[in-house]
Order: sequence, then C-alpha cells, then structure tokens
Amino acid sequence: MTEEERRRRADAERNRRRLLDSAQALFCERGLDVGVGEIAERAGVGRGTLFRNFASKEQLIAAIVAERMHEAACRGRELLGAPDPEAALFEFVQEVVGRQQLDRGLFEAVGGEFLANEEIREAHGEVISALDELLKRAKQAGAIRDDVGALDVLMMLKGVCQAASAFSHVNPGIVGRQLDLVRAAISVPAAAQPLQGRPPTLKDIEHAYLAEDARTQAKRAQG
Amino acid sequence: MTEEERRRRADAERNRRRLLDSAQALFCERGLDVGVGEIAERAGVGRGTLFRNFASKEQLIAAIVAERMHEAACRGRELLGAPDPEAALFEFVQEVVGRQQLDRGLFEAVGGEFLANEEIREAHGEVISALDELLKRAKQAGAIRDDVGALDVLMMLKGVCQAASAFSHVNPGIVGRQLDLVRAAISVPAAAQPLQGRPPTLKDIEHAYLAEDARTQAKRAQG
DNA sequence: ACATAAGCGGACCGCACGGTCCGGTTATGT
DNA sequence: ACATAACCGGACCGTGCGGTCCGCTTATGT
Repeated sequence: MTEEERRRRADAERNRRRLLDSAQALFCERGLDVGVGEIAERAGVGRGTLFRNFASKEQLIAAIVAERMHEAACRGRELLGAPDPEAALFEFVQEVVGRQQLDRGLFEAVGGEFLANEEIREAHGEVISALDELLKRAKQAGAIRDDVGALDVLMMLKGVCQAASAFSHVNPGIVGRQLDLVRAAISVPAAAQPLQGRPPTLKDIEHAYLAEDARTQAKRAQG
Repeated sequence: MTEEERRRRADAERNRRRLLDSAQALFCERGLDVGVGEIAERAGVGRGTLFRNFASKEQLIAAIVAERMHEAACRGRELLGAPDPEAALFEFVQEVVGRQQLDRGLFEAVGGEFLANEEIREAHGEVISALDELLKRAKQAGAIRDDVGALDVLMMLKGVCQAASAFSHVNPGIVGRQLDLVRAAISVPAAAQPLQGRPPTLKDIEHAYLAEDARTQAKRAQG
C-alpha cells in the first residue's frame, strides 16, 4: 500500500462499476424486480461479488435510484436560471416524466414502498425542493396559482407517468396530452388549446397488455 | 339429487362464501399480495378447499375485483339519470376514487398487470363505458371540453388514487384537493376556487412511510 | 341406519428469491 | 519470483410462495 487512498484492488473497482452498469440497465428496462442473479450474470461476476459491494439488494437499488434523482434535481436547479419561469417549470415537469418513462426502475421507486429507504427519500426531497423553487418563480411571474405546492404537482405527474408507462408505446401522444391536461384540466372556461394526439381507447389497453405479454414470453423463451 | 340445479353440497357453498368474504376483507386492507394460506385460514378452511373453489389465485382475485368494478359501473349508469350532468360526472369521479381508497386490492388491480386478466379487463371496460356516457352528457350540457376522453380522466384519477393511498391518512384533505386540481389544474386564468385542505409537505411522506412501517411490524409481531 | 360420493384439510412439492460461505484465484508490493 | 492478503464465484441455505394430493370426514338420499 504505497498510497493511503488506494486500498481497493483494481479488479474490485472494475467489478463494482460493471455491477452498477448492468443493474442500471436491467432496472431501466424491466423494473426493480429483476433478480440479483441476473444482475451479476450480466455483469459477468458471481452473486458473492455483488453482495460484497452492496450489503443488500435494497442498497444497490438505493445507490442507483438516488443517483438518478440527484441528476434530475440538478437539472431542476439549472433551470432556475432560465429566462422564462413558466417555460422553465414546464420544461422540468416534462423532463421528470421523460426520465421515468425511460427508466422503469426509477418510476417504480417513486411513490412505492421504496421511499422507506433513507437514501432514496433524501434524493427525492432534492427533486421536490427544486420543483418547489421553480414553482415559486413561476408564481411570482404570475403564471401559476398561489395555492398549489410542489407535491400537488408531483402527484399529478404520478398519474401522467402511469399513463406513459402503460400506453406510450401504443399511443405516443399520450404524454403530451396528459401534460396538457395538467395545465388546463377539463373545464371549459379555461383558455384551453386543443389537446395533442388522439384520445386513448379501450383498444389501447388491450394492445398494451398484449405487447407486455409478448415481451414477457419472449424473455421467457430466450432465458 | 332430487333437483337438477342442486348439485353442490351446502357446506361447500358456505365455504365458498366464507372464502370470498375473507379474501375480500384481506385484499381490501392489505392488497392483492396476501397469501392464499392466510385467506384460507381466515375463512376457517384449508388451502385445498380454496383451490377447489377457485382454480388459481388469479381467478379468485378476478372474481372479487370484477365484482367490485361491476358495482362501480352500475353506480355510474345510475347517475346517468341525475338532473345535473356535471354534478353527476364529478360525483361518479369522486366515488371511483373513494372506492379505491377503501379497497387497496381494487386500487392495485387498476392499471397494474392484472388488467391482463380477461374478466377484470372486461369489468374495467364497463366502468370506462359508464364514465364515457357521463362525460358525453356533461359535454352536451357545455360543462366539459369536447376533446377529453374517459380514459384521459381515468388516468388522472390514477394519480389522485395514488396520492390518496399514500397520504390520505396523514392529510385527509388531499383527495378533495387533488380532485379540485383535476377540475382546474394549476393555471391562473381559469376561474379557480381556492384548493381545499393544506398543501402536502415533505413531512407527510415521512409520516406516511413511518405509519406504513409501524403497521407492517405490528402485523409481523402478531403473526 | 346405512352406503356412498362429495367435500375436506393440511402435509407435501417445486420454484425462485435474497443472502452466506469457503476453497480456489489473482492482483499487488517487495 | 514469491508471499500474502484481497478478491472471486458458485454451491449452498432458509424462506415463502402458489399449487397438488390423498386419507379421512360428513352431508345426503334411500
């Protein structure tokens, strides 16, 4: 040990990175329920190696999810410097939805029982704070009503994300449509612009289910 | 067998009812993840009896959930006869949320992978149809914008229900608040009335998690 | 009262999960 | 080149799940 800071072997460091990468990829595409065995296999290491780097699966999840939330919060703070407060707010809202749309694990972590985890809850708080600041600026600019809070918005976004994860692949316009509704709701008196896309239909549900099923069976066949 | 229609023994019928009742109760309070063992135990029968009445757990779930959805749809059709179309629509919306708030199993069945089940999806379709009719009437009355569909509304409700299931016990006003938002969204120009209740806070999340945790550990201690 | 079939229940099975452990391997400093 | 400790990987464990099976019980018609 010639250096104080260099106490871990190089291969250990490399394996940790591989584990984080493979877990991130699998959580993204299949959610947080993927088994630790599969994560280790994809990383090209054994299960033992996984558990030496992360004390439990929950801790691995927390490390990844918290990182993603931290990134989102940073983006939010960045948007605080944008010229148009209202545009900045809705840009952020749209990105938050987009991130969850691209990362199923992140989507599942928000609002589920995983908020029980200290690390995740803290990162979640960062996002809320950023959104809160953006809201405050937009309110001062007169664009947003005074009595809504960051969590009010986040809760509505939960519905949007749910819609996105369920239907966006059979009805791509659904996200923009729902985001429009977040702005204008369904009442006539508001100065409403026409909604984007086409209305979702019963067929969409069926297609969503069939696509999901086909994907599952494909995985099963190859595995 | 003196009667054609009487081919099942009385005790069998009684046990089936007990199973349905206990499953309903457990699904309500703890969600669809409760084990079949516990359901049978609460009903005072063995696991074998459960599987003789229902070929699989999924079928048991479908029987119960579809029944609840059917009830909701009936209520919706009933409201079609109400004098004020707009009031009827929002009464229905509120009741749909209320039902999911009182029944965690129902909440989980909507929008999750359980919509893959034919029986559930069909019953879900009934609810959508009822909501669609209510929407049409409200549109004709000029209360609702023309370009929203029943599923648009249902998706927003998903977010409301999520908020309800997570926070209603620490912030009872949250449901009315979110329902207000469904009507008016967050834009200033709308003729907005002040939101009900108080804004949700970060503390609410923490309390929700702590309460959930305490409940879980209580169950664990008594079981 | 009795014969009989329908019904019963809990022991049992296979499975998949998260997590542990230890004999063999390999990076690392001298 | 070598000694050594850090590291590796996969066999292994306990748990809890949905679902099956079979010997015993009991409702039911005569």
